[in-house]
Amino acid sequence: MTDPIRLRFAPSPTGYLHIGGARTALFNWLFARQKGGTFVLRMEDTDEERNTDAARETIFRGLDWLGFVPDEGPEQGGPYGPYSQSERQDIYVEYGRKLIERGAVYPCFCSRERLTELRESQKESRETMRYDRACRGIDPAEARRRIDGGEDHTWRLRVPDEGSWTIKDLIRGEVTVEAKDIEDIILIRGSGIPVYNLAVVVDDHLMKISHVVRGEDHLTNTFKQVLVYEGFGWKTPIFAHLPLILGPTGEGKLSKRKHPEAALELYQDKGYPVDGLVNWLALVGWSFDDKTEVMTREELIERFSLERVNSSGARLPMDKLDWICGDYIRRMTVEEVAKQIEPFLVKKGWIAAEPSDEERARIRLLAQAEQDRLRYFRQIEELAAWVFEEEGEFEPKALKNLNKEGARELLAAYLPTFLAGPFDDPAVMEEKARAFADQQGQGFGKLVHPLRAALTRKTSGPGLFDCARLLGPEESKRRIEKALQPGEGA
RNA sequence: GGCCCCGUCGUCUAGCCAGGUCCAGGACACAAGGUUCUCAUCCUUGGAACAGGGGUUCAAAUCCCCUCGGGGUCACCA
Repeated sequence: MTDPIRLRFAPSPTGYLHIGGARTALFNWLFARQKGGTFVLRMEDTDEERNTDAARETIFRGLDWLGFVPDEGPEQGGPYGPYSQSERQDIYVEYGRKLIERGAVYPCFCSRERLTELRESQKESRETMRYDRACRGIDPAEARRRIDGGEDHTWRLRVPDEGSWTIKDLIRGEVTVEAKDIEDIILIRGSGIPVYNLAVVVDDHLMKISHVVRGEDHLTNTFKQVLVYEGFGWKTPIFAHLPLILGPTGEGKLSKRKHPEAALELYQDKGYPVDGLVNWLALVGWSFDDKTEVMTREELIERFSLERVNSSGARLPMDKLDWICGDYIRRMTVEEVAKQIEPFLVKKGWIAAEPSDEERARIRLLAQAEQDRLRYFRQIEELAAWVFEEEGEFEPKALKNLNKEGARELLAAYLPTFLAGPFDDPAVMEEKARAFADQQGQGFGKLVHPLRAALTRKTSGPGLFDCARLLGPEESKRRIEKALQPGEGA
């Protein structure tokens, strides 16, 4: 009988949800779903200085958006709660006491000042920076006396003098560290409140976490925690340390401070289709095989494996995000695209918050027209400005097309044919336009380029007669007549 | 600096554990061409990498060692 599979994502609510955190959550979630296990969310919010309710909320909502809804967590509760560390202090104190009883920790009376000095001098003499274990040799009876006398003290992990520890990391294989390279870290503060490395172990154990999947930045912590597990006499979970996501130039890890793309909010705001984003994120540090890249969530769940996560850090391939999301958008129905672009159009004030039927029809046409140009939905703001803004700057190249020799004359001659429509059938309009150009002995391009300039002020965009349909007969007419005036747009 | 991790096209990666089928595959990006009223889509084609050096071996991207490079971590923070 094997233990149930239980994964956890344990962010600190110190800011927005980091994209690397989102990927950690994704891998945890994927693994849990695949194994029919449980996905737990635990807030590591014991640092009052840095934690905010807003950040907490951002994490909840970010996870919702991504669709990684926890089975157990602060919002959904569960049998091993509470799920916020700030509400578990009593538990940590209780377990800290157990560690003292078991003799796994020893009291340290060193002042912060002495510790600081120690570090400085070690730094100067370029020694390994580590606690010198000065208090480790204090006679227990004397220690007892000093504690009873009210002397300030912390409790440190008693790291064995000899030996080494090896963890079997699912991603990295075996990683070994020698006893001499592990510090006697403080586990219980002067205040009596245990520190992170104790809390995590207690939580993971009490919450029956089977696999700890987290960033590589925790790899060195892991050994300290392994010793804490030993101190309690508990079995360790299985570990897997994910490669870090690096900054755009590969220098250092992606940080919230320096890189806007570190924030999940950026992606939400730009309106990337969430399934595309998830697909892309899964591909940063993991691959299924040598060619498959586009996968649904179900396929991701089915195919994911920690063994295939690679161990080297990676930068975010932003071009690939655009490409993969463009692909997702292209495969959506027009209705879905329309639904997704609507909020952006409303925000721009281009359509009413409660669009009329006419407006809805127009949104749908727009969605249809721009679908294969979109890579994220907010892009509709730049792509569709020409539709909703009656006046605006001409693209220089568009203006040139309009000012070409004979362009305005041809346009003027064509206007009656154009106005005859039918505006609801671009194919027919095009046919008629071609016939007209033929009749005039002109190439189709001679007509089409100035017309596009007049209608859209641009040189690129949807099919010209789709543009005309989008604008409608009246607005189209107005724009052409305006463009016909010499010097217009100059 | 100590310890730990990592090092394949510009980027994300496959291949490495179980050496030969790899003069290294895919994708994105880029370039060229085709389709087209433009852009985008779509199709075709192209350039582009095993960090370096030693070994082991008939044979090394794959195994071993060294060097170099990058990253992480060294708080009474999490």
